[in-house]
Amino acid sequence: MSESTERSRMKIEEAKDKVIGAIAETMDLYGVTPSAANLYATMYFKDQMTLDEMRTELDMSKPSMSTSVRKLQEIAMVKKTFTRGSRKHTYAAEKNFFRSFMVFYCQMWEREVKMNMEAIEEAQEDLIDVIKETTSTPEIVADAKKYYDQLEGSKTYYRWLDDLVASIRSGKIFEFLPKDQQE
Amino acid sequence: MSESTERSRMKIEEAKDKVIGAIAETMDLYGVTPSAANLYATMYFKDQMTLDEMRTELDMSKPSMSTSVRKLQEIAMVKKTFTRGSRKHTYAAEKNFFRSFMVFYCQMWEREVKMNMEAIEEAQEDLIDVIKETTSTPEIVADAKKYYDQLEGSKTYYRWLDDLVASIRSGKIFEFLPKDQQE
DNA sequence: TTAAACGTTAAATATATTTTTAATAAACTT
DNA sequence: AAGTTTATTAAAAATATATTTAACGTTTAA
Repeated sequence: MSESTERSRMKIEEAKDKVIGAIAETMDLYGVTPSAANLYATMYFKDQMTLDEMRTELDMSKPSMSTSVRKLQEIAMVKKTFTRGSRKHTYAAEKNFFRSFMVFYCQMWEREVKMNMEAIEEAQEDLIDVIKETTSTPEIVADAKKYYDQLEGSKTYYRWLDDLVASIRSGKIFEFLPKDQQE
Repeated sequence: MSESTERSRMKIEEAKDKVIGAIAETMDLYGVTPSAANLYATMYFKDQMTLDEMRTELDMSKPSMSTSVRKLQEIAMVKKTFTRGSRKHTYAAEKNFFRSFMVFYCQMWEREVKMNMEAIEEAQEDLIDVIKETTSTPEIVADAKKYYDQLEGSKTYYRWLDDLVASIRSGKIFEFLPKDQQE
């Protein structure tokens, strides 16, 4: 291999590494560990990888790769791929960022809406009990009402978040915000 | 204080605690520690609090409250409030979830776009150099082109994310997804 | 049916993060 | 200006998380 060929290969690697670094650095947003982030970013430039290739590339243990892959699978940033012939499992990074965005945020936001809405409903029932209770003092009733109204107001947000999820899932949001808008 | 008054007060506290628990539990999404999450959720039902009130309420040290408050201020979920007369600093939770949503996600997404776009631009320049290099073998050129195109494609996503941020910041998104839509 | 290859689980180690106690600095009162 | 209150920083301790080595179970090939 000639000098300049070698130099070109290195320059390509450098170019990839710049992007790998940036992706990995911003992936804390997705709640993954730095090594899972690194792994995803590395896989982003590969067709598919086995656990052994990952451990060689990142110089880490196989169980570590195994857990990172699983975490990435949970948020759908990595998918298992079928490779006939090979006994080794192969995995591929999800390269469509729109899909990653959709899966991750919809999953998280739905969880947030569900948990909080359920808690709010229960809390509001309790507060209504207190308000209806004939022996309650005016002070207590006023207090209960105050919190009831605060919670009622917050539901507007959770309903909106739910609508946002729906419009992302259905793709309707792209009618409002097209994917291919020009710079 | 009568028996039933006491019971009502407790029931109100219980109601609040249900919501506090739910909010705190889903706040890992915002990248804060469990205790910062707990603090925010507690403050959500208070007008304002001093560091000493926080430490009493959560039974933790004052420096711990201090750091949690700062973290929450960074993502605009807590604001310093001015209270004349008192030497103690007072803080209030941002109770408008729409505002919290906007500040947090826009901040994060903008960082993601900026970092990655910059890395992509640099990487693409490198790849163009390799492609133009007359001594490059066809294989190398093909490789460089492949990565160049992959990066070019990903820019569509980052531009979209930037548009999303802009439409949230400007409030235009609420024309598409109104806040007060009925269930 | 045995041995090798592969992935996962379990236990131990290492590392990072959170929390506290102690010390310092800043702001206010008298 | 001295003394007190308050918040922050620094160092230490405690806790939680990530990583590795070792062991296990399963599959496949010989």
